Amino acid sequence: MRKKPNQARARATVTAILDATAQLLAARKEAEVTTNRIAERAGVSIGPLYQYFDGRDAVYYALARREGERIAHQVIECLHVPQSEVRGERARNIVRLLIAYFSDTDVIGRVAMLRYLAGLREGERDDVMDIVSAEIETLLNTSMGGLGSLSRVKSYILTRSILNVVRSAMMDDPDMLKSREFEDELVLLIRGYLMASRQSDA
Amino acid sequence: MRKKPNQARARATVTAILDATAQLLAARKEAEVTTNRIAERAGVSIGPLYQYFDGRDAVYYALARREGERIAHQVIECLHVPQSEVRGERARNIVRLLIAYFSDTDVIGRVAMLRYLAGLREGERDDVMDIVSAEIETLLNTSMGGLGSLSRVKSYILTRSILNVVRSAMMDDPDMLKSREFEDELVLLIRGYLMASRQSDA
DNA sequence: GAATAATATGAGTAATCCTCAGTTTTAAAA
DNA sequence: TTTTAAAACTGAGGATTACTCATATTATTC
Repeated sequence: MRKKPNQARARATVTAILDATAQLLAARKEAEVTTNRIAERAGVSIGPLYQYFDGRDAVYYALARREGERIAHQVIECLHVPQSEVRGERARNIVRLLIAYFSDTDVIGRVAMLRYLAGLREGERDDVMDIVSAEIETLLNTSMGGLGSLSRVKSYILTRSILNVVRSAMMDDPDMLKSREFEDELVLLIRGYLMASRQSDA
Repeated sequence: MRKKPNQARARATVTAILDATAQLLAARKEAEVTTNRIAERAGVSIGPLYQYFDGRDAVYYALARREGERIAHQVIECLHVPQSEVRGERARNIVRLLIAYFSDTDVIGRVAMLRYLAGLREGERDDVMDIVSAEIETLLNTSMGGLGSLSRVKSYILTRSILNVVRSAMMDDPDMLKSREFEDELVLLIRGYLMASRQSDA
């Protein structure tokens, strides 16, 4: 972001720009979404858009980041439910959450989200996902006995593989994404990896 | 692709455009890669570019597709090595192949590849990856006893999870990508999933 | 070798991005 | 409350880029 919005009005402008972008991306093709149109729909002129963002792609990225934070918090919430209550179904709950989220393609700025997950912006680290990874790490390391500890690499692979498979399926085959089999297989992927990790430790 | 190149000269033009795009994407920032520059470097005028491609993004997509086919063939080759010769190291070989490929960021048009894997183009199916998935399916179903059969969903999850994790790591943390631990963990992800699949069948 | 089809040229137009000089709004100081 | 300064906004317009199309060139067919 080029300049930080300090006053309330400015923060509202930034929000309006992101909202407008999401609406346009849901309704129109990507090529038809222009910076001028975004500004128009946001109810501001083109100036502020370039005051707060480096360009159209930066707006996409910021939008997706906002979405990413939202879903990340939901996942973390899932993780904090005491294990005793869900008895081995925690993995399934998270998988369901992600599938539900990505099934609802119109709500999010689809293209924006894709760019974000694809990490298209050069030279920027993605700390939203890092937060989720870290949460998973600590959680599995401390509160769960018997599953072995999770290194940074392990939690990275765990989070990204699930997230990316769901994302891919959204693009390639939305029907498969919503199928029960797909859900089951993702749960299997998680459990298989965790079990294999435990075995290789011993 | 808008129009098929029939004559040899036309095919050479298409190739030149893709090569030029790859070179430019490796050397410059994405924003600096314009259609006119691509055409100039390819040694043709701007006309043919729009004769064969729908626009800049279509060129990116075609380039990435060409790369995708190349790596797919390498993976398939790996798969066809008789299992007896590699004795359980087949998964590792494929993982190594992908890591090596994505470590070499300058050779491919990085951005192009990302767009492709992210499935950014609307309404187009990705049959290159489907081919690899299908190969894995038949191979594991026929020649490998004891590992259980692989459904379409299973092979989809297997291929995409590995590929996408490697791709993500390329963007997020190239050093981790090249680490031995990362390689080991990916192998573990594959084996864990296959083992869990076998158990759940029984 | 004439006729036809396929390709290539590149100046020009339309569309988009983005800047910046000037105006309005908000917050802080007097 | 007025004054002052900083922050935010406006929007016309310059700069850039995407893309078209009338014309010219090269290849193929009969």
